[in-house]
Amino acid sequence: MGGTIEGRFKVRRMKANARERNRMHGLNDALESLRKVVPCYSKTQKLSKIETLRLAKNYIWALSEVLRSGKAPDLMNFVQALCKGLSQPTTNLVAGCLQLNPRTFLPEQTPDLPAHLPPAGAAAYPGHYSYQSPGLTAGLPSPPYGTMDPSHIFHQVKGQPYGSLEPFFDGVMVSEAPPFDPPLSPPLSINGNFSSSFKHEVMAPADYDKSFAFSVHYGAGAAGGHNAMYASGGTNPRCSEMQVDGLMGFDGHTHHERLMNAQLNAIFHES
DNA sequence: TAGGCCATCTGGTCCT
DNA sequence: AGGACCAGATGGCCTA
Repeated sequence: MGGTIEGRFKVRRMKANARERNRMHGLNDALESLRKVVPCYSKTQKLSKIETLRLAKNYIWALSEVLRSGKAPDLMNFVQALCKGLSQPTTNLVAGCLQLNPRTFLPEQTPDLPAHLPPAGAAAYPGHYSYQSPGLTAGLPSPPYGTMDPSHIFHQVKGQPYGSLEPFFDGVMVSEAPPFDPPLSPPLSINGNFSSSFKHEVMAPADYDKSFAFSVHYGAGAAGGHNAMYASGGTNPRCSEMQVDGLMGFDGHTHHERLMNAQLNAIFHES
């Protein structure tokens, strides 16, 4: 009874396959949950599994470092920590989440700079222990993973007039970037208060090819902040929409969004 | 077309 | 014995 040995083996194998499928689906569901809570989440531009894990690790590390130091982080250092070891598209995605130009927080590679020098951001928090992404250590895959070489970060920029925008402070540029998908991930809240309704936006890497500049959506409350995103001026037409003092009031942002902008602003500028 | 990413199948190992 | 877990193999899809 029960059929032939071969038949029973087939049934057993099919059951095992089904279980394995379900198991992998569960694993993927968990990974999807993780995608939604790391800084960048876009329905259209999904992080790969490995990039999700890397970004999550960096995020945890960065938040831990904030807690450990008890200080508000510098935005650029924070983003650098987030992007360590990530591939170029993911780095661009993270930058897009923060409306940053990746070029502004990645190391410039000048001809004078020896290639073996540690990447900028390897000691994102001076005075603290320096962090090395696994991708930057031996035994792990080399590029595109595990390198922050700006040459590969930006090699997708195809002959755009990028340099002309760069003088717009040294941190953030504004842009006329196309609309993003509203991400569902929580904002980069480094004080432990996740603002679930905060709206930040993701630019698909494909869009970065068209324009490597990001609109500034985070508030401009603190005067005299060292971060470029809080100043106005520059050559970009969107600059005229920015306000140095008080909450930013452009693009029809809601009161709630402005409050959130102020919160983020406070996070990055309290000292 | 090559390379990256993914889902699925499969056999091995360990645990209950 | 059966299930969970793991890693290798394979083929499909997509993009540069």
